[in-house]
Amino acid sequence: MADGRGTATAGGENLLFLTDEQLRQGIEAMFFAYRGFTADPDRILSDMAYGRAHHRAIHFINRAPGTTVNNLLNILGVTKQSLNRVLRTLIEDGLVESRVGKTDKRERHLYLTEDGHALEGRLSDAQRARMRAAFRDAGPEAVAGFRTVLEAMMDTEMHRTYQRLKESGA
Amino acid sequence: MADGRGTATAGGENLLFLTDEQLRQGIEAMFFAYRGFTADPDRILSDMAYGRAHHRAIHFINRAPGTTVNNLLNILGVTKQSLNRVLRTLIEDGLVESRVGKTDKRERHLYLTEDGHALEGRLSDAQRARMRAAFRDAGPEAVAGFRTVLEAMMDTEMHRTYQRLKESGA
DNA sequence: TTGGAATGTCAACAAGGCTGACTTAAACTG
DNA sequence: CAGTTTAAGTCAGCCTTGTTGACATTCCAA
Repeated sequence: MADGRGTATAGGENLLFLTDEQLRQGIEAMFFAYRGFTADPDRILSDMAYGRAHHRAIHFINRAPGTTVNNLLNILGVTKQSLNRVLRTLIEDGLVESRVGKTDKRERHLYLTEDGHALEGRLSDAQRARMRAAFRDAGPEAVAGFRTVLEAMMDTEMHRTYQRLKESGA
Repeated sequence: MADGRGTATAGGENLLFLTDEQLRQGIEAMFFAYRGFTADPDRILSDMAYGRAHHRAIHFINRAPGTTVNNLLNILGVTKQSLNRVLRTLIEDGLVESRVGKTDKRERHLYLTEDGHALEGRLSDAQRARMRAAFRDAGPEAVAGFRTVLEAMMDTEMHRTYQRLKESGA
């Protein structure tokens, strides 16, 4: 049953790629690829007292400078207590700066310091290098397909929050 | 600079998709998509005393029944202490069965019990449903591209171990 | 102006990674 | 056959990163 071939639909549309086995292979591809995707930054971070959570925070602060803690919470999808711990160490270590909001003093706006940018660059370079290699190997058509599927797979809620932020923040 | 358009290469090959900004967008797409990818099983598991680690173990035991502990370690890329903790609870709860090897009695071969298959089905159904929806929305061409890019991004070492196992085990 | 909502912080706990040291049993090898 | 290697499991302890609960500060609207 796991190896069934499926059949073409009434409309003549080819749905062979929705076979149970094809879907399972997609799931496994996602698992192994995500491994590869995070491997390089993880290696860099393991030498310091940081982990993947710090990487994510640094990445999105770089992408949306001046964003608030609450915004970051929505993007990352973790509790504020969890994010706060990561943020606190980054601020203590001088990689992130937290400025009290001008109009609303409850808010804290987040920025990378010079050191923060330096680390962001190291992590980003490693990850982009692998992404670039994968994209080059696969070719433009495959990359377009890759993007299309990933977008259909996303948690749309969270992603939309991020899009909104980038537009308003930039 | 982050918004540069890039240029076609000397050979006329279109490398616009290797722009720094394109790569960053690919990285973020991967992050948000992986979130969506794990969201449904995570929700199911959070009601029990299990987590993502249990899901991974159950998934691969189902895919390669009779696999040994050592094989599973190589596929999952964790330490045996970490896997053992997960495996122990699954065996105690009667979801996984561990049989002493016939030719090599040092080995333990792992199988899902009836209950194990039941849980595997629930988790798998949820994850496949989302994957199916994404694949259907994106279409066959996009799915092919998706697979191509993911394969280029994988940790080839770990994936090759898995492929070898599936071939020999089946 | 006062009470509720929003924002961020502190404390404590759990899951699931990790290393290191060790035991048991079985298989291999000189 | 003796000694070594390999597979699996265990115990102890650590780290990161998720969780909930309690709390302080600030804003805003009734």
